[in-house]
Amino acid sequence: MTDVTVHKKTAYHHGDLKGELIAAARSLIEMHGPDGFSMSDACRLAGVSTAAPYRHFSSKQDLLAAIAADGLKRLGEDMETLVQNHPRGTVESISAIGRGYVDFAIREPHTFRLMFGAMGAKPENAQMREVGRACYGILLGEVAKFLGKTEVDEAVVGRAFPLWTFVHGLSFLAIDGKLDVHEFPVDINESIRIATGRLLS
Amino acid sequence: MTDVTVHKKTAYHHGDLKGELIAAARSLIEMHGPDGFSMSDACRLAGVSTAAPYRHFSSKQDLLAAIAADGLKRLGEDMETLVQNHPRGTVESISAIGRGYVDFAIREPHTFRLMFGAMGAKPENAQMREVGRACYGILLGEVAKFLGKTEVDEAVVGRAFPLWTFVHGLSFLAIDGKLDVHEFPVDINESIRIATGRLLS
DNA sequence: TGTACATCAGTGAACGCGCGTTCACTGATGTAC
DNA sequence: TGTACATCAGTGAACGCGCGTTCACTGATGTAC
Repeated sequence: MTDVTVHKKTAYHHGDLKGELIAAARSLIEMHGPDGFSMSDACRLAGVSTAAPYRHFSSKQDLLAAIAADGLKRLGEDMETLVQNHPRGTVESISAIGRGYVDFAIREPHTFRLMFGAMGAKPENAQMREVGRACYGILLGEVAKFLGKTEVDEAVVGRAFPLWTFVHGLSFLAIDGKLDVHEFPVDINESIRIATGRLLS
Repeated sequence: MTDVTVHKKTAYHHGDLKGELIAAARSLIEMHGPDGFSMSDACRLAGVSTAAPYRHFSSKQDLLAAIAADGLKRLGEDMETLVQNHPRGTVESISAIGRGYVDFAIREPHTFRLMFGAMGAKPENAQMREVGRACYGILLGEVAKFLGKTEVDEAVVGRAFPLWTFVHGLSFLAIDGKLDVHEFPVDINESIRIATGRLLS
């Protein structure tokens, strides 16, 4: 959100206006929420005319979907990196994935909401689905290893899905400010560690 | 969503325009999503002029907050009823609360999102906070009974919060269509039952 | 019971605004020969 | 290497639209006496 470089208006043709518009729109969304963002705003921030985006995106919805897909891709990269920093197929590596997930949500709450259905009733597009499944695949693979399996079967999904469910819920509660609803506030790391252990047991 | 009675224009003064506007707006939100709803639409559906709502709500945001608070209140009522249909302080009663929670989300997905932070970056208001805490209180009380405690202490919160987290995540995944991402689809009831058992163990 | 009047809860017209998108255009780039 | 030309990726002005909200107003209701 903070690494958006304002476009240097040196050339008529941009190097990567598409990527720049995604970054600009993402930054605006994180600042003002998905509703406080307009096509015009993104153009202003990227330093192009209001018609320019339509060379790269068919509509505002299309740009939003691109932001969501981009977010899912980056989330997958985070998870991949984290997994490789731990012994594979262990409670530690699986907890690390979960922490990465929640960290992403906290770092980019509005993009996170966009990645998961906050785009109105619109169905996700093919690219979102694909890159989303890749994320889930990382968790599935790790749980399979934990269970000593070489492929993802029903037992693996049965263990992995509740873990996803848990960190998904924790992400939303965290970005919605529900971690300290009670006088005993919740510690994210501890919560993930304990729940991962119990749900895998 | 289906029980919205269109206003019978018999009297200049309504009996309960406030409630009727909430119902109308809720119905529109469930049909078109939180963004596909306008003040004008709600007025049209309720059969009043576009200025009428401002006798009861200070702004659109205010109406949205009222819808959210109303949803939280109804969720609390659902949970209260469910709890009383089971032996108190048991895995069954606690699972039932969870099922009620997810059922509500599936029945009114957009209202559910509104209840939990989909209103832009706006902080929840006092009424939402109060009625939201009442919901959580039902779960806390039930978990306290399960643990044989007479009051809610840190151990109770430590057990209850993960349960909330889980059903919260399951709710979002359900309304976002992630229950059958893999070839082994998720059974909601079974998922809640198993996870509740593991998280309480 | 009848009347005067304050208050409540609507009306309907109007407002300024910024939005998403389209249009005909033009400058920059890449390629064939 | 130079030139012709197709294509790409922008511009800038304009559009129609519906939005949230305000305004002066008026009809209905409740109450005091």
